[in-house]
Amino acid sequence: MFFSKTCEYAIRAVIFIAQKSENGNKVSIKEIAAGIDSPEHFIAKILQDLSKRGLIQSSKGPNGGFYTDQYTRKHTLADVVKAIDGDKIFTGCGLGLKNCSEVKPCPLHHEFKAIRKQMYQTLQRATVGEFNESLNLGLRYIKER
Amino acid sequence: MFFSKTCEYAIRAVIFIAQKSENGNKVSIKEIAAGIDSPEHFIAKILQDLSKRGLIQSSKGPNGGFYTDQYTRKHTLADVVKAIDGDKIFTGCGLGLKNCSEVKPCPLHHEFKAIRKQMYQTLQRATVGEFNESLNLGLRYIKER
DNA sequence: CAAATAAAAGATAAAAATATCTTAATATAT
DNA sequence: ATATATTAAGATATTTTTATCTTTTATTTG
Repeated sequence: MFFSKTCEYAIRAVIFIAQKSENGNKVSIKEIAAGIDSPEHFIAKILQDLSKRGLIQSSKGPNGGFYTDQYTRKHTLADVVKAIDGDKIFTGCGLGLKNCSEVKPCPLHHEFKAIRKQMYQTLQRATVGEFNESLNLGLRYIKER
Repeated sequence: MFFSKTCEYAIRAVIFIAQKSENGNKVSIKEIAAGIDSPEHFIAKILQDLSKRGLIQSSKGPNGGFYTDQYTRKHTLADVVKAIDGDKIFTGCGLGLKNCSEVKPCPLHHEFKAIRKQMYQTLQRATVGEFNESLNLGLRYIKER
């Protein structure tokens, strides 16, 4: 809908990893897949990508896994979305016109500008780590069941 | 991004047809495809669907084509989006969680509720026929070049 | 150092979305 | 009536997205 499925998984994953690694622990792919209801092998690929881009951290071997530190937890959800889906959702035309612009606006240009702005602000203001407490308290959910 | 490509074409097409048939004319698939920069055979399929659903009208044979009357032009862009993409964009969870809700909200639930509302209002307030004049005047564009 | 554990990388598969091609049905005009 | 123009319908192809499977590499621990 707004995001690709890949991106939905990615957002849920980074938030989950931030929550579970707040205390210094690391989280395995299995735990992540179970924790956010995603296919295990698929989320593995996504995590690889996020890790390469520095949005999460990882270490191999026994007691390895994925984690975030105080710095990576400061990344915003907008960073995650840009990494996976690019910035179409923040800048693209709602009707898919490549050269839609202020001087050559599509019929919905101005309305969508406002929506995109709200989308950007929402995601830019949200950091990866800011949901830890509400998740811990059961005030927010990141999993189907 | 917000809509499937099919849906982007559909919105552009209905607006185009409304503009071109305001005077009682009919528009052929070829003209529509050229007028909105879409693949001809693909938009043909989409128009078939829109026509079956009563969002546009059509007639076969020489001098046939697609058109809207004063009533179909009153349909909203929300109607078009629902017909093609369903109502996910108006009701679905931003993170793809099926049972995200007020009582079991995802981390972005409240923010996305506002975005979805704005999206719905924008599209619900816009009728298919309301852009005719601004398109005629060259104040809005529906085509790449 | 060897064994075990975990992510990284690469290859393949399945499903969905997008695009194209062909034939049929219908309406119009001569 | 016949030829022509046009959409409708059905079948097929291509591309992209999503998902899975296998092998390699790195790390830790005994």
